[in-house]
Amino acid sequence: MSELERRFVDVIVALGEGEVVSYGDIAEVAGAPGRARAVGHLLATHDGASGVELPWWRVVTSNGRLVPGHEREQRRLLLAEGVIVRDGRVVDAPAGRFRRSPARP
DNA sequence: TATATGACGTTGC
DNA sequence: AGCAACGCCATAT
Repeated sequence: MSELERRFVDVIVALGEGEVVSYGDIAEVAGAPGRARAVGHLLATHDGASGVELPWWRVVTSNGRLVPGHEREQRRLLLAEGVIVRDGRVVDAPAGRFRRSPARP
């Protein structure tokens, strides 16, 4: 696992309940802005065999879209944490990038 | 080496 | 709103 991937993992495991962020946010916080795709690749290939379990369901696309192919599961997990999901999209979350009352463009 | 593909993102039309 | 064009990283073939 590369150093960059380790930093991604650090950021992801630090996510708390109801904290929903995007791939780009993770890359940016990890100090690698623009590397959102690498984050996606990491989550897609990470099987947990290394011992670290990642809260993948707290990661969505930049516009709040749920992960294609895992929408059912992700929606269930997010709702259990108080995140409002409507029509396959995060519209409101207790914390993170899609939190309740931040900047409202 | 080169091309294609995928849990992505931004910009512009 | 929908779509195409790039840009991006990591694997697969």
